[in-house]
Amino acid sequence: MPPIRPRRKDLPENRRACILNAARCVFARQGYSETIVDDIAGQAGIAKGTLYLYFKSKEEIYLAAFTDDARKLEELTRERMNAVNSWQDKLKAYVYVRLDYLETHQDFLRIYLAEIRSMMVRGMRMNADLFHCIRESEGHLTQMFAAAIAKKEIRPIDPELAAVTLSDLTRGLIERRLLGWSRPTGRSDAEFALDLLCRALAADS
Amino acid sequence: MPPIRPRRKDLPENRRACILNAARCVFARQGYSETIVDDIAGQAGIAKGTLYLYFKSKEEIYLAAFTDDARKLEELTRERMNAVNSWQDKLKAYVYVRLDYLETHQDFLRIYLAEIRSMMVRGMRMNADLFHCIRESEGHLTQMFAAAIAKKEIRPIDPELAAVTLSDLTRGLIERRLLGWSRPTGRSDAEFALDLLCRALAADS
Amino acid sequence: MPPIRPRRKDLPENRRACILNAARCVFARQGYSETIVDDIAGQAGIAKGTLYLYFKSKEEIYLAAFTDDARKLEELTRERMNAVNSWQDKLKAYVYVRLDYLETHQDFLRIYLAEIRSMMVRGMRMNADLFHCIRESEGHLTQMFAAAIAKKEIRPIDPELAAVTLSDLTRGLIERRLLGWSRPTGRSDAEFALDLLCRALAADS
Amino acid sequence: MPPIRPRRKDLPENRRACILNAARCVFARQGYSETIVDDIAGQAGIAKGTLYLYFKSKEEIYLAAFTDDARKLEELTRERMNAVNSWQDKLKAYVYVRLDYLETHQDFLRIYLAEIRSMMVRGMRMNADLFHCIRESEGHLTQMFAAAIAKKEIRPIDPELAAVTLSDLTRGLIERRLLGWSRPTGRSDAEFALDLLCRALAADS
DNA sequence: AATGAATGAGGATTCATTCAT
DNA sequence: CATGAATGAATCCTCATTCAT
Repeated sequence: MPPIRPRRKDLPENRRACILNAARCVFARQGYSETIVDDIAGQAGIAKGTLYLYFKSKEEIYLAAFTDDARKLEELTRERMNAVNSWQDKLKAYVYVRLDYLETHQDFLRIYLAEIRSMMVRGMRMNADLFHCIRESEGHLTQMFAAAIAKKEIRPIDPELAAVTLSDLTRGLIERRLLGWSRPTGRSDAEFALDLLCRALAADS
Repeated sequence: MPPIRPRRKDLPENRRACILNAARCVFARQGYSETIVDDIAGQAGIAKGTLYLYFKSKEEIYLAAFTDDARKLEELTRERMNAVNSWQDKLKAYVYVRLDYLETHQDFLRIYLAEIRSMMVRGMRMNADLFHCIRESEGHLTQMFAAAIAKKEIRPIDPELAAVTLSDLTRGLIERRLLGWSRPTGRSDAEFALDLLCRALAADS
Repeated sequence: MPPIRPRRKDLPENRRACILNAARCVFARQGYSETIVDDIAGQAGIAKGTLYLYFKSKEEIYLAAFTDDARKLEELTRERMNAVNSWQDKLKAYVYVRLDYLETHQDFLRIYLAEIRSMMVRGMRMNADLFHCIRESEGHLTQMFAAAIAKKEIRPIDPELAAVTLSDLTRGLIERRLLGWSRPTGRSDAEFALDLLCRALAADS
Repeated sequence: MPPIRPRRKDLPENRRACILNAARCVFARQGYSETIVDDIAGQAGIAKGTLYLYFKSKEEIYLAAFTDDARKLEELTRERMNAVNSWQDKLKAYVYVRLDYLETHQDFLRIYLAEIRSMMVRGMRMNADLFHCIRESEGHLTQMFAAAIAKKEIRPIDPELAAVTLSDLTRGLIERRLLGWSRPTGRSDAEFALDLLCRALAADS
């Protein structure tokens, strides 16, 4: 049996991921500006200089930490929405994939709500890739609503307005959970929002 | 006849307001961290040192600049909602008082969306006063919905959920206007949101 | 009699010069790379931050410290050479203006010999202004030799070669003084160099 | 038959020389401060850590890279000067051995002109060995001139002054070649300098 | 012997705040 | 009251050197 060598070489790939996790955690708590590079290093349990072996600036760490997860969420969303058929189920999938993601990627969503939206509101130049990733899911929703309208399953409303509305409601759900304001009853707020939309969009029977 | 020389100088009170306007403008554009005190002084047309005669620190300026407007919005909301009677009109008042405020106080709303929400999401300690001010309007909404439910004008849903939902939708409307994403058709997005809520909440007939 | 106010405001213009003197002193001793900004501040008796009120970077300080003096030397050279008539006297003026300058501007010449020539040898991009200033005096020499040749006062040699030769010899004189290698006998080395050139260049009689 | 595997690996001694060549090349281009250890390792085609198996520090590499060549030049000078008899030929040998060395050891001379002289001008503590090596050749020159004076082949001038003068002129020649300022005519500048000295030193006939 | 990942001291620059005028 | 020059703590990033593999 080989002696358990204390792997100094924590597999560089792992090391990179480890840094990103630490970064996400710190950025989520303190925001970009208030986070100093030592904080990230400290959280990751490595020396400051080591960070710069894997990333070339604080900003790159930030973007990587965020974009990695953003892409994963986008993929998940697509998958789960494609896995079901009715527009109601797709809509539900969109909401729940986000609420589920929240359980395991709180830091990511905290950064998203606390900073990325801010950047957009402030009209800051953003990584094009990142920007695309963020707007992608909304595009899906729009198409979904458009299809449902075409099939007369929902009223003839502007599909894009429907999409942003769902997006707004979902954001609210997530934000309240992050703030700890949600009722302990669990998913009732999500159900409320979904029910609301379904009622409001349903084709006049 | 009193030798009151007509002071060309701004009265101190005016001076304070003038600083806050400048601050709001700069903070809205650049955010708290990216704003340096010289920017504010420059925008206000006074010397940096003078700022410190009126405020204790950069942070105090920030909070004051924001809280001033937040209070005004809160008052306006209360007024306008009280001025009408039906729950639909009150709901409409809530939305439009905000969209109107946007026209004249863009900077304030930009800061609100870009930074104050961030602070909350990040769980930062906030001025209790400020916090109260922000949540106040939602309290009004809750009461309004509760009353309408009591009168069976709307379905028996959780009034607080209805309130946050309206809040979320309104935030979405504002954000898209700030981003310049709203359709040129003007208020159609607002009407869409209001119509949506009214349909969804209407008492089952 | 007014109390001697301790002039905090050491006349900004003076302050700038004071920084440059300090910088020259430190740069002369330690070279550009080995000099840290605190050294300059320390030598000037001010805080590090203050430097950045007058200059926007370490490099700018360096260039200013050097270029200021370089220009003065260039002017002095022109003046003194124009003040005399024979080529021998002009040649002498060129050498002595430099040796005299050494007395009051040792630091400048130390930087010149220790770093500026290095930059040139290493082919570094140089401030065009600075470069011009350095080569200017040699241009004068060339013209002077050309004129003397035209008048057959000296042998028909390449005037530019004569100019660089004088430049080389002068540099040697200065360098040895800075190194403390010159004989205590004073100007004999300069006289030697001048005599050498005059003999060698004199028209064959 | 001995199982001597033909070591493809460079013998350590070779490896050392290889590092020094790489170092000279990089130092010549970028100077000491601007050169980072990775540059040397990269140029030498080995890992950074390996450098430290052969040298204690960056500074040691620098000194070794320089001193090696300095010694070779010193030896060559002695050899070539001894190979001829007249003072004119010795003087010529001194100049040309340097110009020839330039062809194959440009890096060395670049470092010499760009940095070692700087160190001296700046009065830095230098490796005594190195210092000696640099001044050795001038010692030879002095002796040569002294001998020629004794034989009345040249005027009774200070032999040391003659030596430094030749040294200054030679340095100028080299510098201009490194700068690419020399005329394409090749050796004419060297001939000019040599002729100048010979004329000026020649015994008054 | 060779490697190259990890380290952390060191340095340039920024900027909120103070205070002498 | 108003000013703006001065300050120095704070922060990002670099790179010579070490050391486990």
